[in-house]
Amino acid sequence: METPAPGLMLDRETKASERPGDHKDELRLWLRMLTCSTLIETEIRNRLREEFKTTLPRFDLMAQLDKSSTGMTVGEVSQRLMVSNGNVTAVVAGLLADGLVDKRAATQDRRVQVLTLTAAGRKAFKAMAERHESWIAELFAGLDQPEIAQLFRLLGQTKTSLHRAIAARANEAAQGDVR
Amino acid sequence: METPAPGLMLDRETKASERPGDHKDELRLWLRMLTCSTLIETEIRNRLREEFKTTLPRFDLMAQLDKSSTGMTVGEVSQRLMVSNGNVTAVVAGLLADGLVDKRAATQDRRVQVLTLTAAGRKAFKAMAERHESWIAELFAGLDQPEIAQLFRLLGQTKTSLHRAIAARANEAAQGDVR
DNA sequence: GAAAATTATTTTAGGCCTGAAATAATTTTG
DNA sequence: CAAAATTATTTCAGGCCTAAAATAATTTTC
Repeated sequence: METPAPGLMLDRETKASERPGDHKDELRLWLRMLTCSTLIETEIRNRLREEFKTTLPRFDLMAQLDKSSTGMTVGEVSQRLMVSNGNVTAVVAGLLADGLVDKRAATQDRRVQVLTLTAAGRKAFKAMAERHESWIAELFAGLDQPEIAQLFRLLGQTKTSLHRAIAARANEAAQGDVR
Repeated sequence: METPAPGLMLDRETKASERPGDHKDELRLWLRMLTCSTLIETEIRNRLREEFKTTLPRFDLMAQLDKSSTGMTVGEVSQRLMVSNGNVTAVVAGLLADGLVDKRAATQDRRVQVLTLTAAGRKAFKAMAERHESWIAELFAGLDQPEIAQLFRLLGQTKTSLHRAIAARANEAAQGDVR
């Protein structure tokens, strides 16, 4: 793998593999992805506050419970939402106070707290979810169906790449602990 | 635009345009993008904490200041980072306490606070930025160069779409205020 | 079967973040 | 030029979020 002198390098030869240590493309990609996510999140937060006087963490938590008919434990919810257990406990406290969620210890294993939406919670979520879906569609209106499919596919590959890299790092750390 | 009876609909005819009110594809796209962003953010936060005992908001703020030789105002930083002014004030307070950032009122307009990295701040940032870039490259290692370029392009279109939809909404609200 | 280890959740201390109100400085306007 | 409006920043109250420690219940192990 040779690195030609800068002056002689043709544009189409300027590949990452030929510029050891340079990863500006990946960095720009990440910053652009972060911009998109932040724009969407901020807009959805604003609309949830304006139209429903609620917050995104509450909406996200209710969305998880809505998908499960039998209820979910605190741990399951925290895994799905990729937040800490303590955070779930805190957000649930607010939803309990508003009567939107029910929490009860499981009968077999009393360590486990099972969370379910109340009737009021299901009703409130249904109304929000419908609006939420249309907001998202509005935000992505500038992409046609093939572009959406292609972006979805590339983000799928990204997700796989991330899981692999993160797991590799975790393994290294675990090895380090033993030595 | 007709909607065929469900039983007769061929798979390749199941387009969003033929299912009025259905925007599940956009929703799935958004959730996948959010998963990717969250995975990257969480991993970068962990590594910044472990290797540099610092946080992502501090790193991001220092990155903005590092790009500007003449310094930036609180308002400029808050716009670039897409966070509130008050948040910049608070994060800067920590960086000031650590001697990484300098803050002084502009001579002409004493409302304006100009922020710059100190020598120690520039040095600390340089070390972190180098590691940060390689972490990002590691995380995206599963994508080849054309995939990165294509994803970058599609996210560019997404960004445009988002700006347009958000501006449209803001205009509606402004119209509503006048009436 | 009791001590030890594991598992699920909550609590705690502390940082991030926001919108709205307050403060302070500048610019505009009558 | 002084009052009013605007602009930049800070303060404040409150919610989100985390890691680490504490608590509580269950399972494993000897």
